[in-house]
Amino acid sequence: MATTIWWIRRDLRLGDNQALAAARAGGDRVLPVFVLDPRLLAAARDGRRRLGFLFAGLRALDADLRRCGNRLLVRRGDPARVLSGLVAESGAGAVYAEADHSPYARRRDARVAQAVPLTLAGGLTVHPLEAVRKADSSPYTVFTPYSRAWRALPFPGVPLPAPEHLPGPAGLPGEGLPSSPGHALADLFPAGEAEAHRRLEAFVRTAIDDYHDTRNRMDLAGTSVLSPYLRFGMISALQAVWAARQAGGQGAEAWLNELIWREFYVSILHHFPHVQRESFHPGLRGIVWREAPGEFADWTAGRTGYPVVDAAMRQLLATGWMHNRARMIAASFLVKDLLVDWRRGEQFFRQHLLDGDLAANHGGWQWTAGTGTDAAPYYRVFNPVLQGRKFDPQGDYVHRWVPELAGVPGEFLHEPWCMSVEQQKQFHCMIGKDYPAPIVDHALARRRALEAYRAGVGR
DNA sequence: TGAAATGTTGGGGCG
DNA sequence: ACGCCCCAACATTTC
Repeated sequence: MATTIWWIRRDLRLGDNQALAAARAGGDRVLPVFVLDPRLLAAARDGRRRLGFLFAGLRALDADLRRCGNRLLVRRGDPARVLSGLVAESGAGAVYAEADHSPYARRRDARVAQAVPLTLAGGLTVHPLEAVRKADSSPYTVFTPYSRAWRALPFPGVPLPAPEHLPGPAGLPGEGLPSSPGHALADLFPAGEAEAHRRLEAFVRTAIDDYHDTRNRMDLAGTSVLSPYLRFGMISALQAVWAARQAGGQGAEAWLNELIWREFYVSILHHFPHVQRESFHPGLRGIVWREAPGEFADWTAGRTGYPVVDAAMRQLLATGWMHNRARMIAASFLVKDLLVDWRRGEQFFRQHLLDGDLAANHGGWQWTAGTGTDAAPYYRVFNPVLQGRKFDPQGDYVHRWVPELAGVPGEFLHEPWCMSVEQQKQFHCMIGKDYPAPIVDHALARRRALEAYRAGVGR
């Protein structure tokens, strides 16, 4: 009777799990293990909310496993030591895990592979990273040709079904499942595979057809809000792509494109790990950023005086999630208007986002900062007023997150400082008292950013 | 997956 | 009737 170990990292699901499938093929008893790696726990001490979501996900996975006649074993410690100990205790012949491409994960897995027989399986992305590359086998650094090559690959097929029975070895001692100190959002983002599929189905049923037109509207529920679930593999990328393919149409194509962006950034971080520390383009490392401690604090707290930016940051603080358009607007404001190093914004986002992930977060921030692969050109500066008018036309998004502006009518909502003192009184919102005055003048800030970038590029 | 600056055009007010 | 100016409205270019 052979036992195999399924080492769970960011694939908290039973359905469409290639590592689990490989573990089942390798033995008739599967031991599901999650290792609480002190190095990751320490790094995540400021990302407590995401850690809480992960822990809630572990409890959900354990419940699912128990329905299959198994259970989740949690142990704390260095993964190589924990796993080699478990191999000895259980007599397991092999360890299977889903490949993870972040620099730390690769170092860790290389170490683990020296201690135990480790086999990595695909699944984090739809297509294996090595499958999407140029004719000369070098990686793509521009999204459009990458996505063309991605789409040209044969579809990998139907997502694997979840096992109904998953026999495990006789009980081994483990830790209790960790509780979720920071996960106060259990009702907003219930963790687990079942919830991920509920969301996917609801999105496909009600919003995917309009996605092409509504995905940028911050005031509408036009997006899938699946990112935290994809982040921890409570749903697989293939399951999402499969659903898009079944749905078909312009909206599904636009959503598929976003999923391809996700894989593009996984690939970029894999092939160019330096992007987690500095700009992709060496020529753009000379930009002189401002320290601006006070303005940075205003940005993090959502008191910049620009309603869309403040709504975005407050949504993040309140929910652990932010609409993608809002992410771009808030990021552009920090990097261009405040001229603060994108890495500080990236770190703040990653601390607070439930979906916070090295690859996607760095990709997005470097895109905004204009320093990345296939990035927005440096002179593209978002105007928060125009972005607000365009993507929150009735101001519902701002009203939801910035209650001080409740009485301010639509024409002033995205630029409340334009109200006369009379109007401020009339609408019960005194600028500088009830709601902050803008901490920078956008027109001036824009010119300052262009100058700093020109100097940094060395033109 | 921008926005501002600059250029062009054409209608209308007006001397 | 005509030229002149103003300035939307739109197009192009520049950052």
